[in-house]
Amino acid sequence: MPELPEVETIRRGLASHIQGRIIAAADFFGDRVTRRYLPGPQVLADAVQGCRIHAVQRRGKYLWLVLEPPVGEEFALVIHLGMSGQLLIKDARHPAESHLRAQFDLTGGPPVSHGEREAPGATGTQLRFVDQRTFGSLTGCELIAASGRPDGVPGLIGHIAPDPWEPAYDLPAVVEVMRRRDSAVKRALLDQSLVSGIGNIYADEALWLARVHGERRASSLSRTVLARVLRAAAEVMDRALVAGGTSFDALYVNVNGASGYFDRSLQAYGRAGRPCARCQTPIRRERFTNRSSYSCPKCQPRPRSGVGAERS
DNA sequence: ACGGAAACCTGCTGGC
DNA sequence: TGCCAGCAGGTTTCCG
Repeated sequence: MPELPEVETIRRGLASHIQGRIIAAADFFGDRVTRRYLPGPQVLADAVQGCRIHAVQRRGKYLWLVLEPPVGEEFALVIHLGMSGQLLIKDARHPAESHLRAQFDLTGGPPVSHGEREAPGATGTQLRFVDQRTFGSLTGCELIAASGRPDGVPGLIGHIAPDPWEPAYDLPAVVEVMRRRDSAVKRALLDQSLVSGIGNIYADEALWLARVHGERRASSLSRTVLARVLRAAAEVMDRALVAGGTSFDALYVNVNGASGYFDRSLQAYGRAGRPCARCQTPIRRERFTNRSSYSCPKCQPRPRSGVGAERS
């Protein structure tokens, strides 16, 4: 799935295309995409219809549209891309994608491509949600107050911690929580309630940069080392954002269908058997909580194994 | 509070 | 050529 840099790339593209526009109509295909919205797809479609898109916001890997209804309070249309979700801006005449799960007809803005005008009777612009594996979801939610967030955050995002790009992100506080975690440091990095936005790719990249094996107990690492890991995560995600995110295939694309280029800059993730950029030792691949982890055997030695290892 | 596994899906790749 | 196992950027939930 898109991690923080990919989701932010999508957010920026979305904002430039749809902010200020009106949702004329919404269609959900099947009921799985709105499974987290208990009243069901029809109620959600009715709720968003006629709303103005006031802003496009993000925390970690969650995106939401701040919607202004003709009458009543602002609310959020919350979007999670799961493993394979895409948000695309398309002319309505463009044929439906094979895994199209939702579409929103937009009015009140510029046309999709330069030189085209929105003539009377012409089809307009659509925001489309395409999702092959259907782990992504769309849901409606009220906005609640949150520090550093003038528009608030969706209530159902309450358990998601600030990501490293938010003003409310407090690195020393995260370090203190991690120090008390008797779990693998990689698990802590992936815990969205501790710090959000980091997924499997950037966790491995951060650990490689910081020269720490992901199975080291967080509680066995010094404040200095934990801070180094967290700063490495922020740094590698900063650089990935500049490159437009990481694409391995057509599953991650921005709203214009373009890929990111950060895969060329990865130092560990997906590089099993290829030389470490620091010491030339071949990168190893290991299983970790039912997924793959990549690391340098020399720069990132495994913790001592055995009962009681790495415990204070 | 934490670890681990399973569940939720579709599609692609590599080995036999 | 076909079949099947394994794998993929994530989150939630349940069990111990």
